[in-house]
Amino acid sequence: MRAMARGEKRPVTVHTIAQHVGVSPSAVSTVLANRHEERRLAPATVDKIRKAVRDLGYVPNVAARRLRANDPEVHHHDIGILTSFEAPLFLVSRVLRQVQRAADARTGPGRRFSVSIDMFHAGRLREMGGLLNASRFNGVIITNTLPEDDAFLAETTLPYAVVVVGRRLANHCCVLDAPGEIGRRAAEILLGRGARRLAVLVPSLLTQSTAERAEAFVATVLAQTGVAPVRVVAPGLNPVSGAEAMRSHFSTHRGCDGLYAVSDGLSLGAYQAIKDSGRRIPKDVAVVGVGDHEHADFFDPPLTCVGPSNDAIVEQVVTQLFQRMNHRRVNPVEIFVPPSVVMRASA
Amino acid sequence: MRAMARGEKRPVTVHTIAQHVGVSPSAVSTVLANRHEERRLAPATVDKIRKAVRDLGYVPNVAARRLRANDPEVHHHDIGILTSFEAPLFLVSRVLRQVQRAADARTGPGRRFSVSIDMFHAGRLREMGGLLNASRFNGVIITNTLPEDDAFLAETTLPYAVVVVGRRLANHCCVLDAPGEIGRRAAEILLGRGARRLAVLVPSLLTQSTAERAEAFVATVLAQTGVAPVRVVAPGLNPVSGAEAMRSHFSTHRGCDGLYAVSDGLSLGAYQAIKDSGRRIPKDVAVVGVGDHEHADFFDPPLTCVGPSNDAIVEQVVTQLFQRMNHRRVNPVEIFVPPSVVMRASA
DNA sequence: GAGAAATGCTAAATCGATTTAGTTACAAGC
DNA sequence: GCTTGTAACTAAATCGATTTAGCATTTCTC
Repeated sequence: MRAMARGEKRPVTVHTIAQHVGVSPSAVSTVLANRHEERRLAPATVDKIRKAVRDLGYVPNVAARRLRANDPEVHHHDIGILTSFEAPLFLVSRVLRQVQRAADARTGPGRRFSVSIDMFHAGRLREMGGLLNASRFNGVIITNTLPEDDAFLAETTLPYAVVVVGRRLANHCCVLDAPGEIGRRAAEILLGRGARRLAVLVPSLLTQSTAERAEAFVATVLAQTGVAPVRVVAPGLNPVSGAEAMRSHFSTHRGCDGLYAVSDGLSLGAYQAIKDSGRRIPKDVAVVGVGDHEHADFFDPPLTCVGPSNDAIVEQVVTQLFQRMNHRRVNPVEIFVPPSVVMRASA
Repeated sequence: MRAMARGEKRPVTVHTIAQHVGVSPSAVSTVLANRHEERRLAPATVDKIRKAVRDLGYVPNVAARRLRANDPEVHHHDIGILTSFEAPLFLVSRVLRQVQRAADARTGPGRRFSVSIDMFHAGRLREMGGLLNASRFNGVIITNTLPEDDAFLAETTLPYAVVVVGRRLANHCCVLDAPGEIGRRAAEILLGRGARRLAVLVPSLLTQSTAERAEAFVATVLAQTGVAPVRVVAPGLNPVSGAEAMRSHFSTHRGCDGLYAVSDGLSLGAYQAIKDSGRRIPKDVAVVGVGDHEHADFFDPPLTCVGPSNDAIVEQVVTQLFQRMNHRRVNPVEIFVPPSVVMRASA
């Protein structure tokens, strides 16, 4: 019997179960909702239905339930925040909080919102179900995409509200930091405090935004000193990768005296490698991060950051999203937000 | 005209729009899906429909769309991870990853999964829409609840798969660390290295699990030394709160030489306060955290942690969830997981 | 033994959007 | 004048679960 649950090919609905047991769908539904007592179904029938539910491997269709449970007095808005698994969740949760705040402010008797974070495998956004036929969300915020995902988005126009964060795509509403600004400011800070042997710490898999930051940094340093900074490549985005990459940097080079890391996870690893090598921050090596770690201000020493101004970006994102969900705006736009510079003790 | 969008009282569906414009719902649907060219709708009609959609403030019903788009060959499972806004996300993301892995392994031609994180305002889980009538999820993992949420759950039995993490509730499947163990082990570690003036750092709003850890810690210290540890209360869970609380502790007491912080955000703040006061870790003050921060191993010095064994908990949670979604298990259970002890440099 | 009450179930409508298989009106072609 | 073609639409079925009103039986009451 149990084996059937594995081998089922055809859909199992309340109707299937009803047929199997020899009752009506109403009876099945009653049992599924645990209302068989108040509706006086015979205990034997209840048991038979329960058994069939188990044996046939029934999975309720939530869409059908929700449609049925629909209250026609309220409009329900489903908002999705789509991000890849590999992303730092802290930023995503900032977005969520702000979206939720905006949603709460707009919630009323005839209007409800639900906001959820949905993750996709990096580079496989296109496989996410319900995106294309608009059957999952009324509006989405897409972030932390890989180039494959960007390519997918570039050739797709979705028939509902979409805001893309941190990427430039001609056919979408995009909110991102002003191109080139971040890398340039980071370079200026390090050069400004006298560092001359500069390095940039990047992950091996670059996104549109990390690539651009690194590029602008390199270009600025090259323009101002005539020497390109060393490019230190870490296998991943986490501190372990950052520490590893920096240790190998120190063992093969004389070692930099100014470092820009395109993610704070990498900075944190770099901190350890720098301190372990006997160098001090910022005296021997000045470090600039980007501010994508929740507690960059509690690193030791607190991390100077030049990165996207997250609050400003999220504010724009939320505004755009709600305007688009209200059909107040439809055309693609690019919105540039100036970078955020937070001077702390590390540079 | 625009004003109508604000004032609408009744539902706006494709049918409403059709009536308003004087066409059939089919025409409206065609325009909404941007398929009016291939289906040869007159441009003037398209414009009229578009205008009505805007003016009436139409919001598509995603449940209806999804039901219609349903492929009867596949069973779709919606899994929700429910957490409060205020919680550290690192744990949630671990849960998500593991659930996704389990889901990916079970995905096949007739079976698809989607996993999303949904947040509720702490203490207001009961207000989350669709929870009670099972119209949102096929299964949920609930975590980071406040006592109000626990009370709600204790009196509610949901008609689908539910796993509660880190709380004890008689009517649910609960996975959590063995009660009392964590606080006891933390105390033993600090006492074992000779610390005698102990303190426990807690947030002002305690959850079931943080309260229990603190209590067991106090009880163990009291039993072994005859003196209860000082209770340092921080306003929140973040480093700023932790630092503030510890600074005030150092200014009014002689100061502890062993500290247990019930969340790593607090530990990070405590680190700063301890170092700023000229004390060294662990020589002057030994610190034990819980391991709920992604990078506790990159704190300076790396944080010794006694806390729930997250991997083990998540593994149990995922197993239970899928068993329950398959109707292979239905009864409430309590599953205790032994604590994880990671000795690093801070104690 | 007639009527009332309880028991145990079912038929059919409903939620909102989409799509398939038409239908109607009008112009073009012979 | 009749067929053919095309432009511009519509009617109705459909997705799956739930619920309301109602229909048979059986049991109870006097």
